[in-house]
Amino acid sequence: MNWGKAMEKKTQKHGKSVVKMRDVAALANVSIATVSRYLNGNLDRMSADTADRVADAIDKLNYVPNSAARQMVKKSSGLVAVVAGNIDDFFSTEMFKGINAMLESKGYIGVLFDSNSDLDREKHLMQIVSNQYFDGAILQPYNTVQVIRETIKRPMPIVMADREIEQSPWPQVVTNNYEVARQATQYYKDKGFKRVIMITSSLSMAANRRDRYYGIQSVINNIDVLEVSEKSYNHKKVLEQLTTLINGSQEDTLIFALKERWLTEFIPRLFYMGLIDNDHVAVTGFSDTGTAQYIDAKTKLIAQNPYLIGASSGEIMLNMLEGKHRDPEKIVVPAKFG
Amino acid sequence: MNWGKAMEKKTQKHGKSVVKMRDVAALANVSIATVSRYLNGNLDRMSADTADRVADAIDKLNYVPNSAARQMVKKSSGLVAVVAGNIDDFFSTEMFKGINAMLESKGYIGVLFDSNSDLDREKHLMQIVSNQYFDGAILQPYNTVQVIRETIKRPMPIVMADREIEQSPWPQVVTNNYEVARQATQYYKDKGFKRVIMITSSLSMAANRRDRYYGIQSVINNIDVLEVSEKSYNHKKVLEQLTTLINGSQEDTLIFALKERWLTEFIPRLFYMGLIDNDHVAVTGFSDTGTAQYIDAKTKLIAQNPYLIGASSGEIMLNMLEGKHRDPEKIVVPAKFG
DNA sequence: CTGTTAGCGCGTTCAT
DNA sequence: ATGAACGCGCTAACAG
Repeated sequence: MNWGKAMEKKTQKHGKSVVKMRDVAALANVSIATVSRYLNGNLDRMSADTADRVADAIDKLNYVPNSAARQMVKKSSGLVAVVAGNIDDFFSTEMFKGINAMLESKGYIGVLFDSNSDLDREKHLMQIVSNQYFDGAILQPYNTVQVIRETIKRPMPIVMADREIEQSPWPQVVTNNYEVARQATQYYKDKGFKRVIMITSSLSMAANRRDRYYGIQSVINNIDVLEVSEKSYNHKKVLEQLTTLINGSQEDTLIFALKERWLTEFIPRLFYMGLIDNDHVAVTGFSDTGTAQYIDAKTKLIAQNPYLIGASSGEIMLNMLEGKHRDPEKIVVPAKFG
Repeated sequence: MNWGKAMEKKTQKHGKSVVKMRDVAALANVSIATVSRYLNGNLDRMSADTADRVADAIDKLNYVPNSAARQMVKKSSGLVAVVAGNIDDFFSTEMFKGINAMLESKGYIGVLFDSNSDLDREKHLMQIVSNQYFDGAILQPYNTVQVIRETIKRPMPIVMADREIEQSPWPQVVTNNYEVARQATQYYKDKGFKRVIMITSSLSMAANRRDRYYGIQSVINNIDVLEVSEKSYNHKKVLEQLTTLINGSQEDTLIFALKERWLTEFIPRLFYMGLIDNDHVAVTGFSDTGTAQYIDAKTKLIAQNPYLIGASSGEIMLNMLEGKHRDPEKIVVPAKFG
């Protein structure tokens, strides 16, 4: 029997490498403790010479530490899970960038999961996050507090981003949806607009959208709601509906898109068709990317600050990770109209 | 000295819970081996009764397995790292969705990292991916093969997505950038267009853009290139440049955007200004989200299929994970014009 | 400055 | 059908 290759232990499932700390130690003529110290930056606890030898050995053997083993004893992976609502949204991805900017300043790193606007999938992801070795989780969830509690069984630092929840047991970072919608609407009301056509996805889903609706309503309650399905819709039909709605009243009308996508997909055509004149018919809406601002120079929009929301969430997470326990406070990152 | 709380062992860095397999075993009156079997689905190796007792105990204690310990012995985490070029791009996020669709069918799960179009950051992320316990990595990299090799020291399955590289040691999944750009250009040439204004980010960055350029050039070589900075640019100035370029020639001109963003940000205005008539001045370009198709009914665009590219990458990864070693083949997922 | 050693929590033979 | 015991690779006392 050939024991040569057969005996070769594998440290990775894929690959031939076996090299572990003891190999490095052997080659460098030191104990594994010394190697460990070197790896963890305790260079003051060894002579420069040994350090060099260890470094050489590591390099020569192409040694890479086994993170699972390290995590098991350190009880930390340095990884923070971020579960976003839908990564196709600029809001989510930009928030993630903000989160990472903060986390990385302290050596942590965020990894992104995509719940794809699906309640069950989100729950599934939270389970995985709970089962894997993440030091914390930043959530932008659709599920309720109760479901989240039941799903994430392991005690771990949690921050809720972009979701306002009553009685949240975790800190949350949110936007002033109600206020800014109100402010924008007021601006147009002052200019004589008396009616709103609101374009939105299904209202039931997110509390955010509901807040925006209430914000508008608190100023102008003559609102026509046009619901468009996120998944699939007939572009032409929506345009017709919009046209009909616009022409259906003598009042000066404000078209209010709760999501940037509706702005970029429908509004340019309305401009082109001459239906929007900024005088009797104007447009506004939430616009995170800034793309929509180029539709027309006179259009004023609402810009959220997903990056800052992420950064704030990341900062709170860092505090929790470092044991400075914070209360489940609520931080409001205001959106801006103008 | 108070040994009460002080002696409490913690299994998580944050949280009071200590419950581990032996606790479950104790409560269920079985050995930890049995619990382990239960957890790993070896239900045929125990009586239904014991299984129930174990299940109860797990539930009662709210036990969650320590994934680090499990990974250490199983040499697998079930996690696949995806390093995307820029998650603000629909292409990247949609590709990620495609990847996950495949991976999840076999119980794996993809996690997303964002290199933010930054070479150094990408390298840093690859290091992390290499050091952490991921079963494989799907890369959409800007770095060269050599850098990647040096950075990811640990032998692990790797797939290159959306990046065409000569002599790649890893399988790759790409788009027919050259061909489809050529095809689109040909279409307009046949209609009498003799000149192209190409809008792009910096050409040097990605091979993809270069291929597109060559594709156009192979049909029409009268090309004016307008470079726009991804990070920041003056919208008004770009519009002026475009206007000047358009008016700078008597030839029928095709405006060709290498990226959807330039389509949605500049073209609607040009339409509105009457500069585009689809007759002497037409527009085309790469458009992944489909948003741009509503700019004008007559506009024909190029649609890539990031989801499918992701799915293919995921499938290849699965094969590699299951040991069916594939050659570093190249799969082409064609983009469509029309 | 450096080495020895006892765990970390779980999977897995090998017995029974 | 079930348990005892070893080992995965590394860190952190402790010892010297």
